[in-house]
Amino acid sequence: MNSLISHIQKFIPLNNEEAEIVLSYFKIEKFKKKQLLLQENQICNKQYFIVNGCVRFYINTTKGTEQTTQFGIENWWITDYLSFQYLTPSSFNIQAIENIEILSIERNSFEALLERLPKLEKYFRLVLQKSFGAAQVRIKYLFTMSAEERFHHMNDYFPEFIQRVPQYMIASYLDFSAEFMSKIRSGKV
Amino acid sequence: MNSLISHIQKFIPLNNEEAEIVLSYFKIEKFKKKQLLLQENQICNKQYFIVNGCVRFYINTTKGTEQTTQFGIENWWITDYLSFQYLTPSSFNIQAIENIEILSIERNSFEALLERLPKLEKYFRLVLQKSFGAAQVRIKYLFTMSAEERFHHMNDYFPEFIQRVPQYMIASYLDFSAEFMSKIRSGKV
DNA sequence: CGAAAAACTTGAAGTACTTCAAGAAAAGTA
DNA sequence: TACTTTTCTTGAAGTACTTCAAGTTTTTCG
Repeated sequence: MNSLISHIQKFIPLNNEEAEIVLSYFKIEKFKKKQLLLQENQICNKQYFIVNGCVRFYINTTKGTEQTTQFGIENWWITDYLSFQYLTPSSFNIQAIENIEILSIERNSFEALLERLPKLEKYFRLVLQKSFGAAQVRIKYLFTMSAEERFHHMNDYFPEFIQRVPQYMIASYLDFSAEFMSKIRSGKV
Repeated sequence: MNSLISHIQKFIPLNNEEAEIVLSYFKIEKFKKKQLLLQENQICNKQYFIVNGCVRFYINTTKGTEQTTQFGIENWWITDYLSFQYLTPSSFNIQAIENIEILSIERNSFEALLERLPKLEKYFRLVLQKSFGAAQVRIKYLFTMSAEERFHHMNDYFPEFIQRVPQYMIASYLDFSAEFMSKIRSGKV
Protein backbone atom coordinates (compact mmCIF):
# COMPACT_ATOMS: atom_id res chain seq x y z
CA MET A 1 0.00 0.00 0.00
CA ASN A 2 1.24 3.46 -0.86
CA SER A 3 2.50 5.28 2.21
CA LEU A 4 1.13 8.68 1.22
CA ILE A 5 -2.35 7.26 0.76
CA SER A 6 -2.16 5.51 4.14
CA HIS A 7 -1.02 8.74 5.73
CA ILE A 8 -3.90 10.71 4.23
CA GLN A 9 -6.34 8.05 5.38
CA LYS A 10 -5.19 8.55 8.95
CA PHE A 11 -6.74 12.00 8.76
CA ILE A 12 -9.60 11.79 6.26
CA PRO A 13 -11.43 9.00 4.39
CA LEU A 14 -10.29 8.39 0.81
CA ASN A 15 -11.61 5.79 -1.61
CA ASN A 16 -9.63 3.96 -4.29
CA GLU A 17 -10.67 6.24 -7.06
CA GLU A 18 -9.63 9.32 -5.10
CA ALA A 19 -6.36 7.66 -4.16
CA GLU A 20 -5.62 7.16 -7.85
CA ILE A 21 -6.30 10.79 -8.55
CA VAL A 22 -4.03 11.91 -5.70
CA LEU A 23 -1.13 9.79 -6.88
CA SER A 24 -1.49 10.98 -10.45
CA TYR A 25 -0.41 14.45 -9.30
CA PHE A 26 2.80 13.25 -7.70
CA LYS A 27 6.10 12.22 -9.15
CA ILE A 28 8.31 9.69 -7.45
CA GLU A 29 11.90 10.90 -7.16
CA LYS A 30 15.05 9.30 -5.84
CA PHE A 31 18.07 11.09 -4.47
CA LYS A 32 21.38 9.73 -3.34
CA LYS A 33 22.95 10.48 0.00
CA LYS A 34 24.24 14.09 0.11
CA GLN A 35 22.26 15.23 -2.92
CA LEU A 36 20.31 18.47 -2.60
CA LEU A 37 16.54 18.56 -3.11
CA LEU A 38 16.59 22.32 -2.69
CA GLN A 39 19.50 24.73 -2.86
CA GLU A 40 19.47 28.19 -1.31
CA ASN A 41 18.48 31.07 -3.58
CA GLN A 42 16.29 28.74 -5.61
CA ILE A 43 12.54 29.03 -5.40
CA CYS A 44 11.19 26.05 -3.53
CA ASN A 45 8.31 25.26 -5.86
CA LYS A 46 7.85 21.72 -4.66
CA GLN A 47 6.54 20.05 -1.59
CA TYR A 48 7.95 16.65 -0.64
CA PHE A 49 6.50 13.63 1.11
CA ILE A 50 9.18 11.27 2.30
CA VAL A 51 8.51 7.66 1.40
CA ASN A 52 11.86 6.27 2.42
CA GLY A 53 14.96 7.70 4.01
CA CYS A 54 15.98 10.74 5.92
CA VAL A 55 16.60 14.38 4.95
CA ARG A 56 17.71 17.54 6.63
CA PHE A 57 16.90 21.20 6.27
CA TYR A 58 19.92 23.44 6.73
CA ILE A 59 21.37 26.92 6.31
CA ASN A 60 24.83 27.95 5.22
CA THR A 61 25.88 30.45 7.88
CA THR A 62 27.99 33.54 7.29
CA LYS A 63 30.78 31.79 9.18
CA GLY A 64 30.92 29.12 6.51
CA THR A 65 29.36 26.39 8.62
CA GLU A 66 26.14 24.47 8.07
CA GLN A 67 23.33 24.86 10.56
CA THR A 68 20.71 22.10 10.52
CA THR A 69 17.27 23.36 11.50
CA GLN A 70 14.95 20.45 10.76
CA PHE A 71 14.97 16.76 9.97
CA GLY A 72 12.48 14.73 8.01
CA ILE A 73 11.88 11.00 7.91
CA GLU A 74 9.31 8.58 6.49
CA ASN A 75 5.79 10.01 6.31
CA TRP A 76 6.83 13.59 6.91
CA TRP A 77 6.16 16.49 4.61
CA ILE A 78 9.00 18.86 3.96
CA THR A 79 9.30 22.16 2.13
CA ASP A 80 10.24 25.78 2.72
CA TYR A 81 6.69 26.96 3.29
CA LEU A 82 7.28 30.66 2.69
CA SER A 83 9.20 30.06 -0.50
CA PHE A 84 6.55 27.57 -1.62
CA GLN A 85 3.62 29.85 -0.84
CA TYR A 86 5.04 33.12 -2.17
CA LEU A 87 7.47 31.73 -4.73
CA THR A 88 10.30 33.77 -3.24
CA PRO A 89 13.92 32.54 -3.16
CA SER A 90 14.67 30.24 -0.28
CA SER A 91 17.55 30.65 2.15
CA PHE A 92 17.47 26.98 3.07
CA ASN A 93 18.90 23.80 1.64
CA ILE A 94 17.25 20.41 1.78
CA GLN A 95 19.63 17.50 1.59
CA ALA A 96 19.28 13.72 1.52
CA ILE A 97 21.12 12.21 4.49
CA GLU A 98 20.52 8.71 3.13
CA ASN A 99 19.50 7.47 -0.28
CA ILE A 100 15.88 8.50 -0.36
CA GLU A 101 12.65 7.98 -2.19
CA ILE A 102 10.16 10.80 -2.11
CA LEU A 103 6.93 11.91 -3.68
CA SER A 104 7.11 15.44 -5.02
CA ILE A 105 4.40 17.80 -6.14
CA GLU A 106 4.88 21.18 -7.76
CA ARG A 107 3.15 24.27 -6.53
CA ASN A 108 0.85 24.42 -9.60
CA SER A 109 -0.07 20.77 -9.41
CA PHE A 110 -0.65 21.12 -5.70
CA GLU A 111 -3.21 23.84 -6.32
CA ALA A 112 -4.79 21.87 -9.14
CA LEU A 113 -5.05 18.79 -6.95
CA LEU A 114 -6.74 20.74 -4.17
CA GLU A 115 -9.24 22.15 -6.67
CA ARG A 116 -9.96 18.67 -7.94
CA LEU A 117 -10.26 17.09 -4.50
CA PRO A 118 -11.16 19.85 -2.03
CA LYS A 119 -11.47 17.33 0.79
CA LEU A 120 -7.65 17.27 0.84
CA GLU A 121 -7.64 20.81 2.21
CA LYS A 122 -8.61 19.33 5.54
CA TYR A 123 -5.78 16.81 5.42
CA PHE A 124 -3.19 19.47 4.77
CA ARG A 125 -4.68 21.74 7.40
CA LEU A 126 -4.41 18.99 10.00
CA VAL A 127 -0.85 18.15 8.99
CA LEU A 128 0.09 21.83 9.29
CA GLN A 129 -1.62 22.23 12.66
CA LYS A 130 0.45 19.37 13.93
CA SER A 131 3.66 20.72 12.38
CA PHE A 132 3.13 24.19 13.77
CA GLY A 133 2.29 22.74 17.18
CA ALA A 134 5.56 20.82 17.07
CA ALA A 135 7.40 24.03 16.17
CA GLN A 136 5.88 25.75 19.21
CA VAL A 137 7.12 22.98 21.45
CA ARG A 138 10.53 23.00 19.81
CA ILE A 139 11.00 26.71 20.58
CA LYS A 140 10.01 25.96 24.15
CA TYR A 141 12.71 23.31 24.49
CA LEU A 142 15.35 25.51 22.93
CA PHE A 143 14.48 28.30 25.33
CA THR A 144 14.11 26.43 28.57
CA MET A 145 16.61 23.58 28.48
CA SER A 146 20.40 23.53 28.70
CA ALA A 147 22.42 21.89 25.92
CA GLU A 148 22.74 18.75 27.98
CA GLU A 149 19.03 18.60 28.73
CA ARG A 150 18.18 19.07 25.06
CA PHE A 151 20.45 16.19 24.14
CA HIS A 152 18.98 13.84 26.74
CA HIS A 153 15.47 14.83 25.76
CA MET A 154 16.15 14.01 22.13
CA ASN A 155 17.83 10.78 23.14
CA ASP A 156 14.78 9.78 25.17
CA TYR A 157 12.04 10.84 22.78
CA PHE A 158 13.60 10.45 19.34
CA PRO A 159 16.23 7.73 19.68
CA GLU A 160 15.74 6.78 16.01
CA PHE A 161 17.46 10.00 14.96
CA ILE A 162 20.47 9.50 17.18
CA GLN A 163 21.01 6.17 15.44
CA ARG A 164 20.45 7.32 11.90
CA VAL A 165 21.99 10.75 11.69
CA PRO A 166 25.61 11.90 12.17
CA GLN A 167 26.18 13.40 15.60
CA TYR A 168 27.36 16.72 14.30
CA MET A 169 24.02 17.25 12.57
CA ILE A 170 22.13 16.45 15.75
CA ALA A 171 24.37 18.85 17.68
CA SER A 172 23.67 21.57 15.16
CA TYR A 173 19.91 20.88 15.29
CA LEU A 174 20.03 21.18 19.07
CA ASP A 175 22.05 24.39 18.74
CA PHE A 176 25.42 23.47 20.17
CA SER A 177 28.78 22.44 18.74
CA ALA A 178 29.80 18.95 17.67
CA GLU A 179 32.67 19.07 20.18
CA PHE A 180 30.32 19.86 23.03
CA MET A 181 28.08 16.98 21.96
CA SER A 182 31.03 14.66 22.19
CA LYS A 183 31.77 15.89 25.71
CA ILE A 184 28.17 15.45 26.81
CA ARG A 185 28.11 11.89 25.51
CA SER A 186 31.33 10.93 27.24
CA GLY A 187 30.21 12.56 30.49
CA LYS A 188 33.08 15.07 30.41
CA VAL A 189 30.86 18.00 31.19
CA MET B 1 -16.25 46.01 8.43
CA ASN B 2 -15.38 43.06 10.63
CA SER B 3 -11.66 42.43 10.68
CA LEU B 4 -11.92 38.65 10.65
CA ILE B 5 -14.09 38.71 7.55
CA SER B 6 -11.67 41.07 5.81
CA HIS B 7 -8.83 38.81 6.74
CA ILE B 8 -10.56 35.74 5.34
CA GLN B 9 -11.36 37.62 2.14
CA LYS B 10 -7.68 38.28 1.60
CA PHE B 11 -7.31 34.54 1.07
CA ILE B 12 -10.63 33.26 -0.29
CA PRO B 13 -13.85 34.84 -1.60
CA LEU B 14 -16.69 35.04 0.92
CA ASN B 15 -20.15 36.50 0.33
CA ASN B 16 -22.31 38.29 2.91
CA GLU B 17 -24.35 35.29 3.74
CA GLU B 18 -21.27 33.20 4.38
CA ALA B 19 -19.74 35.99 6.43
CA GLU B 20 -22.81 35.95 8.66
CA ILE B 21 -22.47 32.23 9.14
CA VAL B 22 -18.80 32.53 10.03
CA LEU B 23 -19.40 35.20 12.63
CA SER B 24 -22.24 33.26 14.23
CA TYR B 25 -19.70 30.65 15.34
CA PHE B 26 -17.49 33.15 17.12
CA LYS B 27 -17.81 34.89 20.44
CA ILE B 28 -16.32 38.30 21.04
CA GLU B 29 -14.33 38.44 24.26
CA LYS B 30 -12.52 41.21 26.06
CA PHE B 31 -9.59 40.83 28.40
CA LYS B 32 -7.81 43.43 30.47
CA LYS B 33 -4.08 43.95 30.43
CA LYS B 34 -2.33 41.08 32.25
CA GLN B 35 -5.32 38.74 32.17
CA LEU B 36 -4.70 35.18 31.00
CA LEU B 37 -6.56 33.75 28.00
CA LEU B 38 -4.92 30.39 28.64
CA GLN B 39 -3.18 29.08 31.72
CA GLU B 40 -0.72 26.20 31.70
CA ASN B 41 -2.10 22.75 32.49
CA GLN B 42 -5.45 23.76 31.05
CA ILE B 43 -6.59 22.29 27.76
CA CYS B 44 -6.49 24.98 25.12
CA ASN B 45 -9.85 24.27 23.53
CA LYS B 46 -10.16 27.65 21.85
CA GLN B 47 -8.54 29.38 18.97
CA TYR B 48 -8.30 33.17 19.04
CA PHE B 49 -8.34 35.83 16.36
CA ILE B 50 -7.05 39.14 17.65
CA VAL B 51 -9.29 42.06 16.73
CA ASN B 52 -7.59 44.65 18.88
CA GLY B 53 -4.56 44.72 21.13
CA CYS B 54 -1.53 42.62 21.78
CA VAL B 55 -0.95 39.29 23.50
CA ARG B 56 1.99 37.08 24.33
CA PHE B 57 2.56 33.36 24.56
CA TYR B 58 4.84 32.37 27.44
CA ILE B 59 6.16 29.55 29.60
CA ASN B 60 6.90 29.52 33.30
CA THR B 61 10.41 28.12 33.51
CA THR B 62 11.71 25.85 36.26
CA LYS B 63 13.85 28.77 37.43
CA GLY B 64 10.71 30.72 38.24
CA THR B 65 11.03 33.15 35.34
CA GLU B 66 8.71 33.75 32.41
CA GLN B 67 9.92 32.98 28.91
CA THR B 68 7.99 34.65 26.10
CA THR B 69 7.93 32.53 22.93
CA GLN B 70 5.45 34.32 20.65
CA PHE B 71 3.57 37.57 20.27
CA GLY B 72 0.25 38.22 18.63
CA ILE B 73 -1.29 41.44 17.34
CA GLU B 74 -4.29 42.53 15.26
CA ASN B 75 -5.30 40.00 12.59
CA TRP B 76 -3.20 37.17 13.97
CA TRP B 77 -4.51 33.81 15.05
CA ILE B 78 -3.20 32.43 18.29
CA THR B 79 -3.58 29.12 20.08
CA ASP B 80 -1.53 26.21 21.37
CA TYR B 81 -2.00 24.07 18.29
CA LEU B 82 -1.07 20.73 19.82
CA SER B 83 -3.30 21.25 22.83
CA PHE B 84 -6.09 22.45 20.54
CA GLN B 85 -5.78 19.54 18.12
CA TYR B 86 -5.34 16.71 20.62
CA LEU B 87 -7.08 18.27 23.63
CA THR B 88 -4.03 17.64 25.81
CA PRO B 89 -3.00 19.98 28.67
CA SER B 90 -0.97 22.94 27.52
CA SER B 91 2.35 24.01 28.97
CA PHE B 92 1.90 27.55 27.73
CA ASN B 93 0.17 30.67 28.96
CA ILE B 94 -1.44 33.28 26.75
CA GLN B 95 -1.66 36.72 28.31
CA ALA B 96 -3.09 40.06 27.25
CA ILE B 97 -0.31 42.67 27.17
CA GLU B 98 -2.86 45.41 26.55
CA ASN B 99 -6.62 45.54 26.98
CA ILE B 100 -7.72 43.36 24.10
CA GLU B 101 -10.70 42.39 22.02
CA ILE B 102 -10.65 38.98 20.41
CA LEU B 103 -12.88 36.57 18.57
CA SER B 104 -12.82 33.11 20.07
CA ILE B 105 -14.03 29.80 18.74
CA GLU B 106 -14.13 26.52 20.60
CA ARG B 107 -12.72 23.34 19.17
CA ASN B 108 -16.19 21.82 18.63
CA SER B 109 -17.58 24.93 16.98
CA PHE B 110 -14.48 25.16 14.85
CA GLU B 111 -15.10 21.70 13.49
CA ALA B 112 -18.78 22.40 13.02
CA LEU B 113 -18.01 25.61 11.14
CA LEU B 114 -15.61 23.82 8.82
CA GLU B 115 -18.26 21.18 8.10
CA ARG B 116 -20.76 23.89 7.34
CA LEU B 117 -18.42 25.94 5.16
CA PRO B 118 -15.73 23.63 3.82
CA LYS B 119 -14.24 26.43 1.75
CA LEU B 120 -12.76 27.76 5.00
CA GLU B 121 -10.41 24.77 5.12
CA LYS B 122 -8.39 26.50 2.46
CA TYR B 123 -8.24 29.74 4.42
CA PHE B 124 -6.93 28.00 7.52
CA ARG B 125 -4.49 25.96 5.50
CA LEU B 126 -3.06 29.11 3.97
CA VAL B 127 -2.84 30.85 7.34
CA LEU B 128 -1.02 27.85 8.76
CA GLN B 129 1.37 27.60 5.83
CA LYS B 130 2.30 31.19 6.46
CA SER B 131 2.65 30.67 10.21
CA PHE B 132 4.79 27.59 9.83
CA GLY B 133 6.93 29.35 7.25
CA ALA B 134 7.44 32.19 9.72
CA ALA B 135 8.43 29.65 12.38
CA GLN B 136 11.04 28.17 10.03
CA VAL B 137 12.55 31.61 9.50
CA ARG B 138 12.43 32.38 13.22
CA ILE B 139 14.48 29.28 14.02
CA LYS B 140 16.95 30.37 11.38
CA TYR B 141 17.39 33.78 13.00
CA LEU B 142 17.79 32.29 16.46
CA PHE B 143 20.45 29.92 15.19
CA THR B 144 22.47 32.21 12.97
CA MET B 145 22.41 35.64 14.61
CA SER B 146 24.04 36.96 17.77
CA ALA B 147 21.87 38.57 20.45
CA GLU B 148 22.73 42.00 19.14
CA GLU B 149 21.91 41.08 15.55
CA ARG B 150 18.58 39.60 16.60
CA PHE B 151 17.71 42.82 18.39
CA HIS B 152 18.60 45.03 15.44
CA HIS B 153 16.74 42.76 13.08
CA MET B 154 13.60 43.00 15.16
CA ASN B 155 14.06 46.74 15.48
CA ASP B 156 14.31 47.08 11.71
CA TYR B 157 11.56 44.70 10.65
CA PHE B 158 9.05 44.87 13.50
CA PRO B 159 9.45 48.30 15.06
CA GLU B 160 5.79 48.27 16.13
CA PHE B 161 6.60 45.64 18.76
CA ILE B 162 9.50 47.55 20.24
CA GLN B 163 7.12 50.45 20.84
CA ARG B 164 4.21 48.48 22.20
CA VAL B 165 5.76 45.80 24.35
CA PRO B 166 7.94 46.03 27.49
CA GLN B 167 11.60 45.52 26.69
CA TYR B 168 12.03 42.59 29.00
CA MET B 169 9.42 40.64 27.03
CA ILE B 170 11.20 41.40 23.76
CA ALA B 171 14.49 40.32 25.30
CA SER B 172 12.92 37.06 26.41
CA TYR B 173 11.38 36.49 22.97
CA LEU B 174 14.80 37.02 21.39
CA ASP B 175 16.34 34.67 23.95
CA PHE B 176 18.57 36.91 26.01
CA SER B 177 18.29 38.67 29.36
CA ALA B 178 16.62 42.02 30.02
CA GLU B 179 19.92 43.35 31.37
CA PHE B 180 21.73 42.43 28.19
CA MET B 181 19.00 44.13 26.15
CA SER B 182 19.57 47.29 28.12
CA LYS B 183 23.28 47.12 27.39
CA ILE B 184 22.72 46.57 23.68
CA ARG B 185 20.42 49.58 23.52
CA SER B 186 22.82 51.87 25.28
CA GLY B 187 25.73 50.64 23.18
CA LYS B 188 27.60 49.29 26.21
CA VAL B 189 28.36 46.02 24.53
C1' DC C 1 40.76 -5.26 0.51
C1' DG C 2 43.12 -0.80 1.16
C1' DA C 3 43.03 4.17 0.65
C1' DA C 4 40.53 8.25 1.23
C1' DA C 5 36.99 10.68 3.23
C1' DA C 6 33.91 11.51 6.88
C1' DA C 7 32.89 11.61 11.61
C1' DC C 8 34.21 11.78 16.38
C1' DT C 9 37.22 12.98 20.49
C1' DT C 10 40.19 15.66 23.57
C1' DG C 11 42.14 19.54 26.07
C1' DA C 12 43.30 24.40 26.37
C1' DA C 13 42.03 29.02 25.75
C1' DG C 14 38.51 32.35 24.87
C1' DT C 15 33.86 34.76 24.84
C1' DA C 16 29.07 35.97 24.58
C1' DC C 17 26.41 35.93 27.27
C1' DT C 18 23.92 35.33 32.47
C1' DT C 19 23.15 36.34 37.24
C1' DC C 20 23.01 39.21 41.06
C1' DA C 21 22.23 43.34 43.54
C1' DA C 22 21.02 47.86 43.82
C1' DG C 23 19.30 52.08 42.29
C1' DA C 24 16.83 55.19 38.89
C1' DA C 25 13.15 56.19 35.86
C1' DA C 26 8.61 55.62 34.17
C1' DA C 27 3.89 54.24 34.36
C1' DG C 28 -0.29 53.20 36.77
C1' DT C 29 -3.55 54.38 40.42
C1' DA C 30 -6.01 56.51 44.24
C1' DT D 1 -0.61 65.02 43.64
C1' DA D 2 1.88 61.44 45.87
C1' DC D 3 2.34 56.68 46.46
C1' DT D 4 3.09 51.99 44.54
C1' DT D 5 4.28 49.07 41.12
C1' DT D 6 6.52 48.11 37.05
C1' DT D 7 10.21 48.64 34.02
C1' DC D 8 14.87 49.86 32.88
C1' DT D 9 19.89 50.56 33.86
C1' DT D 10 24.60 49.71 35.54
C1' DG D 11 28.71 47.30 36.94
C1' DA D 12 31.03 43.28 38.80
C1' DA D 13 31.56 38.45 38.95
C1' DG D 14 30.55 34.03 36.99
C1' DT D 15 29.51 30.28 33.51
C1' DA D 16 27.86 27.50 29.74
C1' DC D 17 29.17 27.21 26.20
C1' DT D 18 32.50 28.02 21.50
C1' DT D 19 36.66 27.83 18.88
C1' DC D 20 40.86 25.93 17.54
C1' DA D 21 44.07 22.44 16.57
C1' DA D 22 45.40 17.94 16.42
C1' DG D 23 44.80 13.17 16.70
C1' DT D 24 41.76 8.85 16.46
C1' DT D 25 38.12 6.10 14.85
C1' DT D 26 34.69 4.78 11.59
C1' DT D 27 32.66 4.61 7.13
C1' DT D 28 32.72 4.68 2.19
C1' DC D 29 33.83 2.93 -2.14
C1' DG D 30 36.97 1.84 -6.26
